[in-house]
Amino acid sequence: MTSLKAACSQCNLRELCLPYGLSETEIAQIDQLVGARRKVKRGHHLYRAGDPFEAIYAIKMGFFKTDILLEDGRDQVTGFQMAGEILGMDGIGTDIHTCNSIALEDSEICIIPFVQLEQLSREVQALQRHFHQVMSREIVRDHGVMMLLGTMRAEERLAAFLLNLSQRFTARGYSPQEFHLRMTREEIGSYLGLKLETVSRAFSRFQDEGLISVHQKHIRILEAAGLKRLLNHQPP
Amino acid sequence: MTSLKAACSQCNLRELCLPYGLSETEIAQIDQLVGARRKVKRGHHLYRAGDPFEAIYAIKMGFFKTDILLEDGRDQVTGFQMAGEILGMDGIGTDIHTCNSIALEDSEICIIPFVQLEQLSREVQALQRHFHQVMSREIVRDHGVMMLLGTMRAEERLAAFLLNLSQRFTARGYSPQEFHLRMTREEIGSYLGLKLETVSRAFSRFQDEGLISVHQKHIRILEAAGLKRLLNHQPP
DNA sequence: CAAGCCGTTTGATCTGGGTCAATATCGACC
DNA sequence: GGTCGATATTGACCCAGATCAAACGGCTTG
Repeated sequence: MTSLKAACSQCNLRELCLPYGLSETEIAQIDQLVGARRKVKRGHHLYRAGDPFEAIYAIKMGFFKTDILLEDGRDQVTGFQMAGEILGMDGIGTDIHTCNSIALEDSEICIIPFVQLEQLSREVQALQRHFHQVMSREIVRDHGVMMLLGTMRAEERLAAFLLNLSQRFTARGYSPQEFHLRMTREEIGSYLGLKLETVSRAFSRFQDEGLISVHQKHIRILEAAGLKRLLNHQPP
Repeated sequence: MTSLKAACSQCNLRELCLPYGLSETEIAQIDQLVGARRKVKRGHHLYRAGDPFEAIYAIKMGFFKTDILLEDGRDQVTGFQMAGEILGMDGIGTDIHTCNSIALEDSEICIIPFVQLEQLSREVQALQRHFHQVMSREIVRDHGVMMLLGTMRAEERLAAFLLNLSQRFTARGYSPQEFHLRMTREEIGSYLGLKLETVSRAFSRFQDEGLISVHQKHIRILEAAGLKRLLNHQPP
C-alpha cells in the first residue's frame, strides 16, 4: 500500500469529485482532510462487507465494482464506479460496510476519514451541501437500477447500461463512442439481473443490427440513437 | 391542508425518527426546526417528480409509496414508507424531486425544511450523524431491493417483502403476525418486479402451504420460519 | 510455441412468470 | 339495498430468458 499525500487542489477530477463547487480556500481545507492515497491492485478489495467503516473513498484513477454476497452463495453486483466517484457510503448507517468493493483494474483512491469529513462539513457549508448531494444522487441512481431491474427487458437493460457508461466516460474526457469494458459479461449480467449468456447474445444482436461493434471487451457505439430508441419503447 | 405545530419532544416516534439519539435539549432545538404538520389524504401526492425540493418529511402517521413514472408509461414503485420514516431525500441531489410520493391511507407528516436541517446539523453533531445514517440506510435498503430484483425468484421476493413488513410493524409496536396491507397486489408487484397475477398466485400458494392466511388485504403470518426458509434456499 | 485456462460466443431445450381471459369479491355511492 | 367500478383470484397458454452444452479466442506460463 503506497501512501502519497493527496491534493484535491492539484487534482483534475475536482470538478467531478467531492470538492465540486468549493472555493480555492475551501479546497485548501479539504487538502488537509483527505488523508492519503492508496493503490488497489486489480482484483483486490478496497473493503469488504463486515469491515468497520472509517472512511469514504474517492477514486483517483481506475475502476471498481461493489457487490453483495448472500449466505447461499448468490451475489449481485450493485454498481460500477469510476474516477471521481465516491465509494463507501454504505457503511455510514451501521458503522460497518455492507458490501464489497473490488478493483477491476489497478486503481488509486483517496482516503477521506469520515469523522473528519463530518467535522469539516460542519464548518464549510458548501462541502456539507455537496456531500448531501452526492449521497442523494446515489439514492437516485439506485432507484434507476431498480427501475431497470423491475421493468426492462434484457436488451433495454443492456442499452441503458452502455449509454450510461458512455455518458460517464464522456464526462471524464474520453470518447463517447469507444471504450473498453473493465468487467466481464458475468459481472454485467449480475448487475443487470441477467445471465452472462443473455448479455453476450444481446451484444451480438446489437452488433448484427449495426448499433455497436463488439470485440471482446472493446466496444464502439455506432448508433447511439438506436440504443436510445430501445429505451423509450414499450415492451410488446 | 391543516398545519399544527409539530413537537418531536412529545412524539412517541422520536426513537424511530430523525431525533433518534439526541438529548432532551437537542430535541428541543429540533422542535424549532420542524415546521408544521400536514395531512395528506389517501391517494393524494405529498410531492411529485419535478417539484422543487425544499424539505424532507417525517411520517407522523399513515403509509406512503414512492414511485417513478417513465415517459413510455411504465412505472415502478420504489418503496413503501411508514410512520417514523423519512421521505424526500431523492430531491437533495438536484433540488428537484425525482419520484412521486403518494399516501396509501390518510396520513400526517412533519415538514422539515432542508435548509434549516442543514443549518442545525452544522451545530448539533448528533443530528448530523444521524441524518447521515438515515441517508446511508436508504442506500443500503435500495441495495437490498436490487438484490431481490436481480437474484430472487417470485416466491422469495414475496417472502422477503412480508418478513420486512412484519419486522417494521413490530418495531412500531404492532403485531408481527397480523397486519393489513395498505397497497394493492399491483403495487406489491410493481415493487417486486412481478405482475399482480404472480403476486396473487404466490399468496395463494403460501396459504395452501400453511405459511400464511390471506383474506384480501388482511395477512396473518402462521409460520415465519417457513418464509425465512424460502429466502436462504438457492433456486434449483 | 504448446498447453491450459478464462472468458466469450453460439446452439438446443426448458420453464417461471407473463399474458389474456373469465369470474369472484369488496366497498363506495346513490 | 342494489349497482358499479376497482381489486383479487384462478385457469390456459405462451415466450423471453435461463439452463445445459459445446466450441472458440485470447491470455498467460512453462
